[in-house]
Amino acid sequence: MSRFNDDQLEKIHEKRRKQIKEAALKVFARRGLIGTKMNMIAKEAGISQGLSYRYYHSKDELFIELVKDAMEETVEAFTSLENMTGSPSEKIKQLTKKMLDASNRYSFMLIQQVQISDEVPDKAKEIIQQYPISSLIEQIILFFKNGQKTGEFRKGNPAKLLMLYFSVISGLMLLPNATEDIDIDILMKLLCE
Amino acid sequence: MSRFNDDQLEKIHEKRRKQIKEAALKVFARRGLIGTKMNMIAKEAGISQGLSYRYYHSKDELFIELVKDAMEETVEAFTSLENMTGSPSEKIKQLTKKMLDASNRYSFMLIQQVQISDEVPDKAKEIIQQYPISSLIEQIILFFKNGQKTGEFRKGNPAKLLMLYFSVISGLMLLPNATEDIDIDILMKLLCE
DNA sequence: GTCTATATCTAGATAGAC
DNA sequence: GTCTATCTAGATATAGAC
Repeated sequence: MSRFNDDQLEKIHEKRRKQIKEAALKVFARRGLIGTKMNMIAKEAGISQGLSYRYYHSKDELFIELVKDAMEETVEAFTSLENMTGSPSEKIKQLTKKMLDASNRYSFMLIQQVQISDEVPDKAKEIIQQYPISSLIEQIILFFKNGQKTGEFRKGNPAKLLMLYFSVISGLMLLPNATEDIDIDILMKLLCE
Repeated sequence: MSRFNDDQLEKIHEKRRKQIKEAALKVFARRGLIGTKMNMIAKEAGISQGLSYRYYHSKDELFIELVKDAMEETVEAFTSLENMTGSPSEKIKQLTKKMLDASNRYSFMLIQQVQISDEVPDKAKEIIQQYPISSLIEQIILFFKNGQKTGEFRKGNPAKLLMLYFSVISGLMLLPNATEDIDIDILMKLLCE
């Protein structure tokens, strides 16, 4: 018989899951699914390797849960631009900042992993494909076109330009040292005249 | 007693090694060292998994040999610009093309792998560090400065600008679909006014 | 609820048959 | 010289003790 009642147990349980998730995201984002060993995650979380399996049945399950979270964040980051004030280029700059920012970066890196790698679970692939990057960019295309009218952005196919731009950002995220003190204004030259 | 004489054996041996290397580069570049299983390489090369070990004592050894080759190619690609004709921006454009080109890309990707990953053999890291990217860029800085004088390139710290530029290229190389039909002229806007 | 010990499974590497 | 079968190490996942 445990000393704790159901409510308290529930709380401990949730706390531990969060603790494991945070540790796992940190390691997965850097080392990928297969490059990450369960003992690395356990060590990062400060618990024993065996205990991880009381909270997640498998490495894959843990990975998939993280991908789910990360995708939600990503979608949120893109859609939040709609309600944002400021010029079109200011909006894109904000999004860029968010993507490259240390606190959000792990999530974006994880998404990248899934898009690039072949050895992630099918389930993870499916989650990403529900919101392909191209569909997220659709939302941005709308105000990007406005920016083109005012001459703020360069001429050309908006979808293609933005796809290139976000490929560049995505690529940079994968390079550990590249995002240290990046000059976002220069990156924006890809889009601006 | 073999039916072949030493010379013939030597030929077969070299042919096989090349065959294995080509297969391995293809797989390693895409999937990384740990993501690549020896049976994948064997399958790609059309031989049995066991046979690979008659030509390379270990997966690491094979990987290191490939890194060596790739690094030579990379250094060659950068240094060849000195003897090249054309304007500064034309030279950088050529180099960019070479890096993103399908035939050379595997080598550049492999170098990236080594720079990013933690689980490659120390030996591989050492090979790369003999010619760090920053030292390769040194050579380009010289004629980049000329380009700045003529107004061909934008103002600013040459090393930093070029570092960003090649980080962008490197990052794009890691994204499987990003390099399909990339507009290099737009990428050059990062450097040009 | 957490840990340590152990079973199982996968992949690198070797040995033996042809 | 090449293949198949096997050994072995390391990592995932489970079981049992506290």
